[in-house]
Amino acid sequence: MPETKVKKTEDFNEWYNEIVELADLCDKRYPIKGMNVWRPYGWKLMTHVDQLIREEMIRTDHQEVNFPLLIPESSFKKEEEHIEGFGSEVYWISHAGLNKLEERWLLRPTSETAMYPIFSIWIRSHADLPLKTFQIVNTFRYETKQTRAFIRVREIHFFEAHTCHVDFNDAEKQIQEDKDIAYRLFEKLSLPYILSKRPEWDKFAGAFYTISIDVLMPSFRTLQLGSIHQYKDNFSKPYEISFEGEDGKHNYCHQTTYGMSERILGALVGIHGDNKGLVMPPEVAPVQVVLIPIIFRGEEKVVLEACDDLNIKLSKEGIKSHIDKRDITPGNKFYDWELKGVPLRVEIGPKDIKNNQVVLVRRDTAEKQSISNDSAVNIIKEELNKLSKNLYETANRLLNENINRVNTIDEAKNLKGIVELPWCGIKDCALEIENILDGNTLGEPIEDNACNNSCPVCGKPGTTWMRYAKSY
RNA sequence: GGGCCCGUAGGGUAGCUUGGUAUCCUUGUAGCUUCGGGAGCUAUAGACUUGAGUUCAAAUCUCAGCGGGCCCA
Repeated sequence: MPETKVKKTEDFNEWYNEIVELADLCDKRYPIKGMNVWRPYGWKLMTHVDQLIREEMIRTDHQEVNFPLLIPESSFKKEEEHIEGFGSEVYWISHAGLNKLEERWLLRPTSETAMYPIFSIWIRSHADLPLKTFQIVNTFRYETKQTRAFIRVREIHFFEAHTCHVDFNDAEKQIQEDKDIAYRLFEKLSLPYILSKRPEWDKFAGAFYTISIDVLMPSFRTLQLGSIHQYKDNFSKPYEISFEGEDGKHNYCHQTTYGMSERILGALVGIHGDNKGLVMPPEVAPVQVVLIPIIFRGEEKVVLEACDDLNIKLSKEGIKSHIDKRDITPGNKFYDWELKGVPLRVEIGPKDIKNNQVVLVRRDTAEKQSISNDSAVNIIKEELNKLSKNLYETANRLLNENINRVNTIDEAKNLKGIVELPWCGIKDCALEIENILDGNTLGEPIEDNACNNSCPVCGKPGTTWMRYAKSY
């Protein structure tokens, strides 16, 4: 069995780079650092993920919008913390044609400052609320650190939901809905994750609080896939997003945002992939079942007809199937589709036709079975579900085995992945631990975070648990 | 922010120390035979990251840019 040159378990980072190239996801040869070309297959996977997000947005009554890429400097500068947080990583446009611009424009690093001046116009009365919008666009951040396909890039394929509410409580309900969206979405992607409330010094620039969605990669580093922010009225005041209530009084909106990015694809590649290539959960796979005709001279027609039959049956059941009719040998096709991560492969040859059966192969386990033609569709459906569950369980094992709650720094030092230590609430204690463990704070667990044990740095009673990990 | 390494056809490489004709595999194209795990034969196409310097002569030596990878903070 040919496999990647670099094994996933031996050198995850190298393996990841190799897979991204081999599977035709992106082309890193574009001559600007961190700006990669989406190749057809990579883009197809990304748009499938986007579509799952869209479905969640539609289900929860969000409206899709599309704001301009360019933001005037004056709009950007209205919220002070926000500028501080993003100022050092924005791209500026200072010239247009032959003219120097009177006011500079910037490429959105995120769209608060593009949207909120307009929200201020849109929202007049309580009847306009809640306003629930989202867009899927590219954003730009001038990363100075090492870039990595899908994981750290300078042009980011980005999902952002922005909502406005009558008060804090209604915004809090939105946060709950956001958590529910995460639950449903990541289950479809077979990606187990954890939610952490970011510490004060690490929250989104301008937010009241930030909840991060992190997954654990097989390199034992965490990857932040998304964030949910409660803004309170931090942005609505400078951007003057206010409404007239039933009582005739004017109030500022309370806002939330929800952001996710192409990192989801990075996680799908990194977490589910193996030394033969990608393994895509059926919900994302553009092709869920690939049919490989095994052609012998003189028997082309029967074999292709049998493929067509099954293909039609599968389509009727809403299963995305594809017949690979390319003029290359079957073995070649096997490797190709394995690399692309297609969940199930069906082989149909003259022998099978005689026996009224087909050969079914699972991508995740490589299990091969002959199944009767009549029950093929049902078995395929079942196997797709099993595969999806198996991916989730494997990933969940990785996460659960590598998230540990301990009381001392010495214990934490010996652990890979994510550790939870008691925290007294003092910033310097957390930073000290970051230093010693050579990791970052992820934040406090959202649930079950009560802690009475003493802080391993200062010895004062802990108030919560704090998570630390090496992260991307 | 600091340091180290690298850049040769579409992909992977040899050559660089000691300057002189660029190696092999894969891929692409055309044709015939093939097809249950990367088929065979024949023909053919394709490269020294950019700029400056040293030199009779630079893929090779020096410097800078751009790009990539790694380590430390």
